[in-house]
Amino acid sequence: MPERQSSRKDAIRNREAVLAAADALFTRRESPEDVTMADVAAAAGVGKGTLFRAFGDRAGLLRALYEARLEPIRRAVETGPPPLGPATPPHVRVPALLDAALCFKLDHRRLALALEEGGSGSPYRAEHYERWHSLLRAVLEQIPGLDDSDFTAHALLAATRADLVEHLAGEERVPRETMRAQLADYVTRVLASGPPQKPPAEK
Amino acid sequence: MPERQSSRKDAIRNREAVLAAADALFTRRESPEDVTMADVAAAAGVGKGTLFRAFGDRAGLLRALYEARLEPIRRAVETGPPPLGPATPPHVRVPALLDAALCFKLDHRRLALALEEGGSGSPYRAEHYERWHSLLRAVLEQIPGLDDSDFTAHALLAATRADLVEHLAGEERVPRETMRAQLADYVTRVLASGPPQKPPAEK
DNA sequence: GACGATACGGACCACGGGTCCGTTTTGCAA
DNA sequence: TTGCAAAACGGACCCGTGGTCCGTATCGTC
Repeated sequence: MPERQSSRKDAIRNREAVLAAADALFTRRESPEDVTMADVAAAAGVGKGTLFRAFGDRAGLLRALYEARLEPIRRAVETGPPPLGPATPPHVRVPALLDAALCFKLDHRRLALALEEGGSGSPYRAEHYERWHSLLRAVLEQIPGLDDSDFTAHALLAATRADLVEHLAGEERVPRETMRAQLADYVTRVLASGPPQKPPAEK
Repeated sequence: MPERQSSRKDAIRNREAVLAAADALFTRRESPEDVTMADVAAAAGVGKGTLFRAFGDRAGLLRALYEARLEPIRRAVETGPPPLGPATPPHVRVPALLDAALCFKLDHRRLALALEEGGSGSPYRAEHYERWHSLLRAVLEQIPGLDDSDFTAHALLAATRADLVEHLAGEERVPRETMRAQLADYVTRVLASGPPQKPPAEK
């Protein structure tokens, strides 16, 4: 588990270079699985040893890259203004969160794909999933009439799975805005049926 | 694409043996990825050549096994009695279909897992997914007030993804019946909000 | 029983992840 | 500035796995 910071500037520079190179490769190449660790090392102008020392293993590299790219959204969610931030009413924040997730996966298709399925072990063990899930769950909990917010959170997140997004955007050529609208619609429908009858105009 | 039938009895016997051995191994072993092709061959008492000739590649073996195990459900869906068969009213059949999918993945966790993520390329290219999706879509289409039945079908199926099921059943120790109830609930909620207001008591 | 066709099976290959260790760089301190 | 130990470098190397090849064994037919 070699994940602690180094103070040496060459180490830092190399880490940066690897991250950049990997990002470039993942967006460029068709499928995540044909970007090899040796490729990344070469593209970063670095030896394989360096790369593995810095990130542990392939999964570690993916995780680091993903986390880095996710950072802005994480901040927006944790301390930002509505509609993502904490000061948002639940029935608005839930669609916003899922939309953010969708957009992220649209913007980083290959990367999300690589991490979400290629990564040894299910995506559900990753702690970034844990974070999204427990947040979503907590927000759902505040919506009256929705029990099973745990399962519901899983199910909603499943609708933004990277490979589904990739399939729709890639194979089926569904445009970005269409997909966002469809997801928003779907989420609305799930939330709408809280207390069996209740027109949207209230509060 | 070596997939056509052979008339030679040793070939048939071996094919059977491989299928059985693979099934056994997948259910026994913890994770699908630590059952290797060599393992399967050995367990079936067969050479690797035989195995690859019969199924083409790993994905082919998985597909064949999955298809075989799925057969009963396929028949029940295509020509069986309600609630799975074609003579079922849509708002009953949809939950039934998803419940069947869930139960199948519960009964064949490792296998579904292996096929759904390990298989080269996304699960969304597999034609068995295509079948489930287009069927579900068609049924959804008959429910008034649901537009986007295409996306909705994807989203609902995503709630039964093998790795999610595995996570819930394995890590979280959610009991089978609980999970079924949660899914049923969720599906109901999605369907319920068709025409914005409509109490459940009608026809 | 013989013979062509078909299947068998394990040695063999390619390739990708991950390791090792002699060499180089860095930062500190004398 | 020079000395030096600690840290990082990098590419040769190892190993396991999917997949291939081809000489040999089996099948089924005449």
